[in-house]
Amino acid sequence: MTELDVDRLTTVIEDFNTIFIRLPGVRRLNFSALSVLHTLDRGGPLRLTDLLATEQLKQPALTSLVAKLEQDGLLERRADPTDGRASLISLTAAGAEIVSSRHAHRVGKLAHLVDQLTPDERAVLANSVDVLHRLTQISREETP
Amino acid sequence: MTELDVDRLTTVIEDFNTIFIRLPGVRRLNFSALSVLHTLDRGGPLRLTDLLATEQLKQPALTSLVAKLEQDGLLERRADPTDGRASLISLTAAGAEIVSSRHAHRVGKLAHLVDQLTPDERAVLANSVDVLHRLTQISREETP
DNA sequence: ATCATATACATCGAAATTTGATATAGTTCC
DNA sequence: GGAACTATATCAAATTTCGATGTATATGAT
Repeated sequence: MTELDVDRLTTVIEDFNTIFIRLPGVRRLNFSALSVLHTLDRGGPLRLTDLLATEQLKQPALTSLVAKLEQDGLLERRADPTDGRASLISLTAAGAEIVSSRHAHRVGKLAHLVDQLTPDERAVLANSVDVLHRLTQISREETP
Repeated sequence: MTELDVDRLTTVIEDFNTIFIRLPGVRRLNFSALSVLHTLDRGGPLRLTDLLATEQLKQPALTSLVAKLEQDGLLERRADPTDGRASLISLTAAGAEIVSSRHAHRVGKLAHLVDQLTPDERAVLANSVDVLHRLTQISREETP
């Protein structure tokens, strides 16, 4: 049984990400904006503070980014019924469309690469999907 | 044999990356700067134009970013002996240190998560490393 | 050789983004 | 009801990025 080399795994993922992440820009949205849209797409409605935990931004920067994305019609804010101070932020259909179109772009790119693998290699990849998913879950359980 | 679902693989990697990429900031370096350092760390000395191909920036923005990183002592430029117009950009020891410290941070984080997997799951991951590496190579061969 | 054209990079000013400090409004607990 | 805390907003300054354009070097056709 092969021993797992975490250092090499890390390097390989870092390099893989240079082709996975860098997509042509969409609609003048920078990395911060896209990250916010992605987080909202995954997490349902979130308060500003919860978004803040995930994003690499200070609160005032996030406030103005959210305001801008709201103006662009990509997300919407409504009052939090439980807490008068807070607002709940969620994607609009247009916002979700951007996330899913970027996802589709990646799927296309990846499908093209995967096509060039041997059936055995594809099977190895298929097996790793659930493990990768587990890793993400474990990490989330630790940082709730 | 399991069939590979590329759509799901894409989603899983996207989500995994939310924990893999987002690290606490270093030395006021933003995403663009870190990406440049990473690319240089991998690719040896590069001309500005070659860097441009990898990074999501326009040339004037990259010129000023490189100038700033040079001032910070993280990279250095020397004249290209083959081409009087160009300069060759490479990391200094300090620049390489930043890349490797971020790498070490990721290794630590990942090692901690991997520890919580079963031996079988670790083996699956170990097998996938070479396949993931192949995917990256295939992509690079297509976009030289 | 010479001139036209292409390439590599720099410079400049404007627009957009992010930050730190601070303000405001709502909530909780005693 | 008031102190302490939390969620978000505002504002000016610093940083980043961009589009347009300039300068120097290289290349290719004549």
